[in-house]
Amino acid sequence: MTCLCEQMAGGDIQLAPVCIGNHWIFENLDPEDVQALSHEAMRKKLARGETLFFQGDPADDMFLIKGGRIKLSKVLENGTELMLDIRKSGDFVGENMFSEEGLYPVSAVCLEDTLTCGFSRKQFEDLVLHHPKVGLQIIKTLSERISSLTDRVGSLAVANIEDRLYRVLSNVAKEHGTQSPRGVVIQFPLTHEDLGFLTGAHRVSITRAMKALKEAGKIALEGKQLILPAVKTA
Amino acid sequence: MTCLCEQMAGGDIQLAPVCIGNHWIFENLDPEDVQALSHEAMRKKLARGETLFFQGDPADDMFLIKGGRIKLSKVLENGTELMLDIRKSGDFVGENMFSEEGLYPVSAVCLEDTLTCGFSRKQFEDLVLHHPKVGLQIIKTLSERISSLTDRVGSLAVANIEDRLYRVLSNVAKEHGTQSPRGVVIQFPLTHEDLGFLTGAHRVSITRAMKALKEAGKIALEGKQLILPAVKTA
DNA sequence: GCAGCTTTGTAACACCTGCTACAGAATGGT
DNA sequence: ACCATTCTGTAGCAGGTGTTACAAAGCTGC
Repeated sequence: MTCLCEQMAGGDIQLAPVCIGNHWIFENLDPEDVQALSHEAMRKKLARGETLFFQGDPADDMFLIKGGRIKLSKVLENGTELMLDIRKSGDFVGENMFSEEGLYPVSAVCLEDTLTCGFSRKQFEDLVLHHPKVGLQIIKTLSERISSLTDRVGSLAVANIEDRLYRVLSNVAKEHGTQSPRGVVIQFPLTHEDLGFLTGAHRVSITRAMKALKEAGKIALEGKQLILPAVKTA
Repeated sequence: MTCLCEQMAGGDIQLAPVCIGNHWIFENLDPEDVQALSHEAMRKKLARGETLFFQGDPADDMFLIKGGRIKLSKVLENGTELMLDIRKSGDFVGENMFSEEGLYPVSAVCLEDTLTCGFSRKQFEDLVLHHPKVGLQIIKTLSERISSLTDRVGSLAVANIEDRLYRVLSNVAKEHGTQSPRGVVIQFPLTHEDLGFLTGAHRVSITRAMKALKEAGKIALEGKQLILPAVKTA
């Protein structure tokens, strides 16, 4: 399938095999609907470090990630930064556009060069009204998100930093890792500071905890790649 | 409107003014659909302390709370208990029945005598397929849930227990409190242990933090009722 | 009213974590 | 290759929190 996305990506971004035409959320759509959606979708290409939207911006769009990786983070009242999630190709970001609040509660920053397809709330609402099955798929997506957030809340409640870090790493590995003979490998770099934002812990404490996890054999470092022997991809 | 619920409540449970017939999520339904839904809904009456479903049970139903209050809590691997949310009349519980996982990630325990209407996943799916607008409403509900969970994650990431506790209390007050001249009043009892589960902190630390908050004038205690002067109901 | 339970309050202590500071390693751009 | 910047590792100290223990207060049922 040739797609506008592929033209825009320009070779340097590795595209996911999913696009509007074959993303599971849009299955059961007629070809002409796909055509229309594809035509309307606002594509954006962002470099690593660029921001798709800021916490507090009006939440009017939801984005499908065609390629790349995006982190969702939030600055709390006391000034500390917290990373809520990392999304990858094929995932949506901005699913809170349906909520009453009307503002994104988090910022979306690209961890890699990224290509997104944006859809407005109105587009989605029309789509759901004409294709109830798409509604069900979105419901499923949101439900999935709720499950993972519930899990995230659990992670942050673990008092011990070492355990908390390991939980976070396991989740990242399950979501983003690739299976290898020695365990799951996390392919992209996460600095100790990043991990600090993910766990809600101080950078130095992460360094300490990483050392402990290594010595306990729960994680291994091979070059830049982090390996979790006891984890399996989802 | 007379409703089966009212017959079942039997006077000792104060019912919310919402039921299937007039809950916002079902608006735009034809009378016969409402009739059918109302007929199919599985009603349950539970006493304080009883459990609607356990963490790990197959998540096949979603419940509308007609009267009472339900806490959602979760036991982590290390054995600590964590309370994720408190739901009240008019709220749904079990919204994760739509997710892949298939199991409730939390337990639902009644904080008061409670009456619920249960709907199966199939009922809801059929409903959405025939009434896309209901699909949109559910999407909105789930989105709301995502927002509040995002907020919850933020709360747990606050390092300082005093601040964390105040955040939690504010949220509870906004969700469940009633406005009074001196501030928002939380009407139902929450023991320090409960607050410990909500904040992920030790019981004794809660006692310490409560003392500090009282002395700082951020909360006040009148009999059993907790008052937050600086908060307004949602 | 009394007994038994739950809840709250207080104290002392150990330990984990945050914080600050600094040095070496690694990275990235020119 | 070089410099600037970012990242990682280590150390010491202060402070907050978990932990344990115990006593007082409050509630419930008999």
